[in-house]
Amino acid sequence: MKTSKATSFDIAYQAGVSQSTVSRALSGSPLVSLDTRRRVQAIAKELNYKVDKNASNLRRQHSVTLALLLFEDPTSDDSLINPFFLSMLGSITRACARRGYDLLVSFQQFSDDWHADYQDSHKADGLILLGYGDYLVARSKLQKLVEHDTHFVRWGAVVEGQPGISVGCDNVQGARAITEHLLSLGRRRIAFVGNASAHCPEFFDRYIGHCEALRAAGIAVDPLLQVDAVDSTEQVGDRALRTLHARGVAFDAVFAASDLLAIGAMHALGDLGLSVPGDVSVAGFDDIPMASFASPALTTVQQDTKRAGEILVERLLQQIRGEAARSEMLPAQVIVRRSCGANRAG
Amino acid sequence: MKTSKATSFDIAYQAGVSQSTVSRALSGSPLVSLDTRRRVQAIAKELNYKVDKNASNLRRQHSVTLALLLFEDPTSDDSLINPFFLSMLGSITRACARRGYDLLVSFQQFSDDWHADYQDSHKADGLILLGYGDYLVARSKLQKLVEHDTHFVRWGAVVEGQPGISVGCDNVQGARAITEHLLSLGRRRIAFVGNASAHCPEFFDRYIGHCEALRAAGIAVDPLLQVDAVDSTEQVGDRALRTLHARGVAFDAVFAASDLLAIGAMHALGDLGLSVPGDVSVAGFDDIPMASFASPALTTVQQDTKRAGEILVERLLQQIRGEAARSEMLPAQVIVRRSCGANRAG
DNA sequence: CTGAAAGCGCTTACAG
DNA sequence: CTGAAAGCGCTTACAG
Repeated sequence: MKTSKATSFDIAYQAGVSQSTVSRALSGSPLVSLDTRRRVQAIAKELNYKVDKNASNLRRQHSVTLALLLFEDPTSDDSLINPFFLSMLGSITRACARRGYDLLVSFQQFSDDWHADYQDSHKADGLILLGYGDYLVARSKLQKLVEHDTHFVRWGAVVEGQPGISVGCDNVQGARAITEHLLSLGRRRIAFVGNASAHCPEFFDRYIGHCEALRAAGIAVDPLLQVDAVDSTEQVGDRALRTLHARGVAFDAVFAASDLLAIGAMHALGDLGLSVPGDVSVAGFDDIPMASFASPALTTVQQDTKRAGEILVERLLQQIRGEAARSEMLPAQVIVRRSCGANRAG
Repeated sequence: MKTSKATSFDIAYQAGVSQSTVSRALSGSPLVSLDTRRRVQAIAKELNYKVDKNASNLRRQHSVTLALLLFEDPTSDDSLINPFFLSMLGSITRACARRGYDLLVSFQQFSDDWHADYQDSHKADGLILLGYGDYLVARSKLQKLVEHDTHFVRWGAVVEGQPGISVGCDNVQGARAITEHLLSLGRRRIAFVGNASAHCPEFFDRYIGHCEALRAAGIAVDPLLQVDAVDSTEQVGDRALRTLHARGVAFDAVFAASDLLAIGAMHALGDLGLSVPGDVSVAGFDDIPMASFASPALTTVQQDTKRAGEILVERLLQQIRGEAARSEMLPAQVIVRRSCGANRAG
């Protein structure tokens, strides 16, 4: 019974029509009579026929799939994925599914020679780039992508004049808002955990927003209150806080550039005998699922990953269709929980 | 300059050989002189040539990609993915990459008519099924997959006589071990949070292991200490614990069938004014990243997701190669942290 | 509305 | 070791 696999010729034969007609009937072409279409569809279903994607793609010269390239910090543990990117992955997968696109997922190291490979081999019609990493290093690769006419979108800081298009949240605004919140709680010595250099434009923007809020409140920015943290992990956050503590500067709040860093920082504070939020308020950025289950629950800046996934896919599809697409910044929202001392339920 | 896209004919022309030779040279066929191969490779590189996957796949009749189908509880929030499956996803992606396979990722609802679609359309050579859900419902679909000669592996309980092959952790052994740990700490009234029915064979197996350990210690199983929890989320765990508490039965420990449930249970215990581990020991299952950052850090049963991903992919590839593949159970390991009262560092 | 035919870009017997 | 040729299973002008 189970012969190899039905082709459009098999169903054409059974339906008593030509193979072209089968193809048209199944692809929803209007050039087919309703009667023929129904007959063809019935037989196709009975034979469990599925259009061969490889043949179809080859002929149409596109693949109806998008590739998601996840860049991870090479230093991070092999099994770890940043929970924030994971939820982006979920949202992107869904956005693709809604549009009938398949999603190829691949982990990349920033050092790899990944540019254009997917599109040139017709595995995917376009690329979605996700992940932290040294922006200055990545930039030249992005440039190459543009030169090769590769369709791509990138999640990250929206920086002036960068190659290709990016979608990211408004880091400056989000950071400003959370620092204002800390300020409104009476905090004055607010430490910032996260790199503040052009290598990490997202963290840098958060630092800028933070400083803006301070200055607007008439508070001078103290460089001693900024601690570098390249990687976004609990371990790094923990260590950063110990570095800060070792400096001997006074601080009554910590704004960490990511939730993972913030959770690590809370951990260190506990070890150091400081209570959160009694002695020190702590705020993060991202609103990963873990944030609400940290102890105390973490006040943070929420990035709308659901919306982000939608827009990333939409912008990429625009490019694929040959339309003009532009970078876009999404608003971020402060989520108040217990870790800063306020009590409005999260 | 930027003409459309180089084909093997373009590079054949430049190299002064036939297109067949180009194909052979690039695919590593031994039927090509070293000299020719080098010349072809150089030109291919210069032209940024990539073999067209669609053409290649069509011809070879396979796609060198695997599809990962993620099933989620339809009740769960749209943006949520169980962190345990997320880490499986990471491990599977890497296992595929190591073998040169691409990975198509797709979310499915259990209600969807997903069987065989990917393989029949030649999008993928085989399927990896991941996710909880009603096993009894899924079973008939698995049966269909088998009938359609679809290659697939499934992560989950390894149950006797099930259709297809499965890879899962030894839930009975893991549960037995963690209950023994609780017992060794002097706990006697240990509640179990999680469904105990054939609909959820993984949770059921954990319940069985739990009961085995109790009986071995001469303790009768009290049905009042088991609380249903179908979904694996913090919310459900929280609610389950309140249900348990409302029953008015005494308990000095909680073994939750997943970390998410356990974290939710700890949350509820806190609200109820019970201290962990002072009044109640709490243990989970999975060892998701969040477990070590819960407060107190969660004692749990670790599933080796890295190994699991490897084996899942390997078993699937065996089937694709036409070799016999069999189900397999991986050992689970107790990770002791603070939530049960013991102090051996985790 | 339908059919015959070309062709998408490869891989792989087949013949040398 | 190399080339000419067939063919993978579709889609889509082209002609009716």
